[in-house]
Amino acid sequence: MAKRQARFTPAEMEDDPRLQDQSPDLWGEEFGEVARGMLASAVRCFAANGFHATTTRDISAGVGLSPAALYVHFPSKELVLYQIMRIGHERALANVQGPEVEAAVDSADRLRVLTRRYTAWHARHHVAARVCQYELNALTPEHFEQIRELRHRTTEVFREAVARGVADGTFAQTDVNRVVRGMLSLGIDLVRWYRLDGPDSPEELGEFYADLALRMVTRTAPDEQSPATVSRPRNGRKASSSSATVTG
Amino acid sequence: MAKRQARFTPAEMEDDPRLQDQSPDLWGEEFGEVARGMLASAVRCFAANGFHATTTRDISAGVGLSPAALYVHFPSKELVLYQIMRIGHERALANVQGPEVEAAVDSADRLRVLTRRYTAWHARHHVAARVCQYELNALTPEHFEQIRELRHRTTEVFREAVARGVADGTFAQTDVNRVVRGMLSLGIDLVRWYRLDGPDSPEELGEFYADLALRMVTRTAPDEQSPATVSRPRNGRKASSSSATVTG
DNA sequence: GTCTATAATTCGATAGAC
DNA sequence: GTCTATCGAATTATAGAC
Repeated sequence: MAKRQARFTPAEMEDDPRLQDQSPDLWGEEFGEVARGMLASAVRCFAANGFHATTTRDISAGVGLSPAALYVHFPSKELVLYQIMRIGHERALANVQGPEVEAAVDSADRLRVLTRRYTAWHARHHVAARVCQYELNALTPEHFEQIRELRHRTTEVFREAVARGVADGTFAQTDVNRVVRGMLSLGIDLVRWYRLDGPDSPEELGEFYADLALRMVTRTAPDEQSPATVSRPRNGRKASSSSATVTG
Repeated sequence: MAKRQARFTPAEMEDDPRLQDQSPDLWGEEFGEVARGMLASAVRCFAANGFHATTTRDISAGVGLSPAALYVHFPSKELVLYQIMRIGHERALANVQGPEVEAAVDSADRLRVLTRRYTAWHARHHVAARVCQYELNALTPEHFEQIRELRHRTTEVFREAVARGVADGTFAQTDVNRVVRGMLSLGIDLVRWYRLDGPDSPEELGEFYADLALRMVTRTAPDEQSPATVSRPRNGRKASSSSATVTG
């Protein structure tokens, strides 16, 4: 028996409030109307049950078409996932670039804007973002490498912002790589639990996490703070400046 | 064609440094030697390729046995996952309880110890912990609910520690639920990127993240800090004290 | 308890009509 | 571009010998 135990049927997914996000048309003009519907359906399916537990029948049923219809618009199920991943990561990267970010010249302002935008984007698009975070190793190695590059560029935006604040004295001395990991983790992990009908709007959560990010790097008056909270050089193994990650 | 595109074969997984953790025998005396080997093999497979992309052949091949041997020790593939999940979450909960934690009576010390232990545990057991975080919705609804309860109790340990520090004036006024979410996200998200052969030992990372957690709730001198980093009451929608999560 | 062999099912993808 | 029908492969789990 190769039974499939998908927990959500297409019908159940339709109105589940946990699967609502603000990505009605994240897919731009790049695809036709039917293909966009397929992508939207696939995002819901992948987010609810995972890539491998989703069948091509599930995806096409979500737009009211037969299983074969999918292959008119995409050559394979993996390529449907890849397009979701590519567009999601491209949009997330563009969201922490551009004039709204560049306008913040003060180091603290820059980090605040970055974290606010990064967090709010992941919250607004949390269903698509969840697929982007959870299904990376369902990609082919070639596609995985392309997505990794987009993720690396996003990380670099944060790394530069923090490093500049440390260099100009706005932020405390700290391990830049470690603290950037922590900031990104806030935005990445929210796709696991966030829901639009919960208590936090994307903007409110973005503001709150921006506060946390700034607190992570804020200079503190030495005797206002208990010793261990003051950043200090680490001993033990080598510094983490050359660390590489599994997923970029 | 129902082709399987697993990125890691059993042979490749054997020596991959990214799949090494300190869980040689996380499974206690509860299982026999062969069953423990099956669990260890399954953890590697699930972590590398995901539950649905792992076959029962992969798991049993990891201990040098035939596919049918698995069913002598476990009634189904899902129950292998459930045992991993149950033991992992039980151990993670026990790790933030017990005398070592109770010994820290000062609110700041308590939060520091909690975060250090939570982080270090996830780092030490990052391969098993990755399965625990990423494969939750491959469980049956009944098993999922049991794991959710264990996760809820772990969250409560943090919530109580933060709430007590706020109440006794050690920590700043803040949204307890939101800030606890942020702290847990640090420990949870590290299973995505952590590797034992990287620059951070579990203990070092635990210490660093404990610093970050304390900074999240530290009282700040009002004029040492830029305004937005000072915690303030939120407007907009209702407070998040009754928020529920998808995964607990 | 482990094996070989296979049953029962389901999947991704294609063929060919319209 | 969409459909029905189906192929070939691969899966979970079981049967029965040893």
